[in-house]
Amino acid sequence: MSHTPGGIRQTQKLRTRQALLEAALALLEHQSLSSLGLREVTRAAGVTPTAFYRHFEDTAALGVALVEETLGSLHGLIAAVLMETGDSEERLDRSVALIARHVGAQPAHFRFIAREQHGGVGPVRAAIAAQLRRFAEEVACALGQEPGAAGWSEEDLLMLGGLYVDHMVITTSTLLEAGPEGEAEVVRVARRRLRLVTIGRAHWLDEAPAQD
Amino acid sequence: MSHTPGGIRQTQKLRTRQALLEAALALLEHQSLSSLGLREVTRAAGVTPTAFYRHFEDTAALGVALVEETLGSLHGLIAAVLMETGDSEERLDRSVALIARHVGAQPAHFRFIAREQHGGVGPVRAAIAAQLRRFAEEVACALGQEPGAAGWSEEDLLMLGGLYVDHMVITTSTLLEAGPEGEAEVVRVARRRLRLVTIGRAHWLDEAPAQD
DNA sequence: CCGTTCGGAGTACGAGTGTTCACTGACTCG
DNA sequence: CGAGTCAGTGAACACTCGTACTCCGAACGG
Repeated sequence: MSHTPGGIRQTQKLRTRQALLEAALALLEHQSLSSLGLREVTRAAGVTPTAFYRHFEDTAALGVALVEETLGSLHGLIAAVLMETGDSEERLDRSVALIARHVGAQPAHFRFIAREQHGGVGPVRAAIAAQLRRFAEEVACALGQEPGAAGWSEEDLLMLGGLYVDHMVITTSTLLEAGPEGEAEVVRVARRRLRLVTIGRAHWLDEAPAQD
Repeated sequence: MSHTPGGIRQTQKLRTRQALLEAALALLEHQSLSSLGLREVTRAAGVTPTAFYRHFEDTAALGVALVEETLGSLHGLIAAVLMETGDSEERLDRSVALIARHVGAQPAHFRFIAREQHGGVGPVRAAIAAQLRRFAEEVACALGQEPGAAGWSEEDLLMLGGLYVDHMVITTSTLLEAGPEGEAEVVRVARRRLRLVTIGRAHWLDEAPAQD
């Protein structure tokens, strides 16, 4: 055991790999992945074009890595917030605040996600879609454990989870477009939208949803 | 009056312009605008690269033209559907069906919109955002004329209109990803989501929305 | 009818692209 | 210590790209 099998070698490799990811992320602020050049990235990262291949096969593969770096660390976070105690109004505010904080902390990452969610690079689209689906499932699971979810079908819970997730994505995207000065207004509207959904949720079973 | 002032000259110009737009749209099925080459488009359209400049300054300008071609003809359509008679359930179904039909009829156009809504080309993003804002206003206006909208503030109507529009965009994007065979399922979920929003709308004023 | 307009063709240029290849030299491990 | 691994180098390949020219010829307007 003891001294980790990887030594200076692996550390340096991870270091330049991270440099490539960061350089790419910076460049992606003003363009989309499908127009990102391999050379462009390596130039910004301070390595030669050939070195790129030691880490990624494509720029598409780099994109997938970026997706996982951004969204991978978020799992469970939103679900945790939803499961915290407090009335729905409080949980709602906390959710929106959580998003605003994360987007404000690492805007480039979320801009990338918003941009590539429907972008031109297939594998990246797929990776994002897979992560968002996981989020929807986690949110649905968290909602299902609430007392107010009695009588809800599995499918409807998933529908609701997807609804929340999609709104989070929209909100992040709107936040990015609005910039720091417009943040307050965006948060205000996002909170109202969520409130409306919450109200609909409370009366969902009353209105006898038709089964088709 | 009679024979339009524009003659064979203008007709041919419009013809190749349209050829450029169609060629670009076809190419954009599998990539995004920022990676679309000027030469690539002209090659597919069957003209020389230089001819491009007679019609568009940039590929960005071409993108803006595509936005207006796609979304410009849709104004009033959704609002008209919302104002038609029938209970909310019927109107809801008609709205979703309208979207599904349009997306099915010209998938490439809507794929383009979804892709470039947050894409890397600024002017195109702006053009799409402007059109979507118009849609939101139109929907808000239509909703405001319904009997159920009594007591709603201007701002809340706009919030609701934006909510509907955003859901339409999400639905189109999901439809495109699902393909023809998954269409029925997507429509089903979209309808449920709209139903939940509608329920929330019906109880909005009861729940005494806090003014912040 | 004849001079003008102008959409489009053709050519050429410099810059940037992805990818391959042989190579170097520092780290790794028996 | 010494052989081997391997992240990163540098040069070269065969492209594509956007743009600036000049030029052609059909449609136009007086």
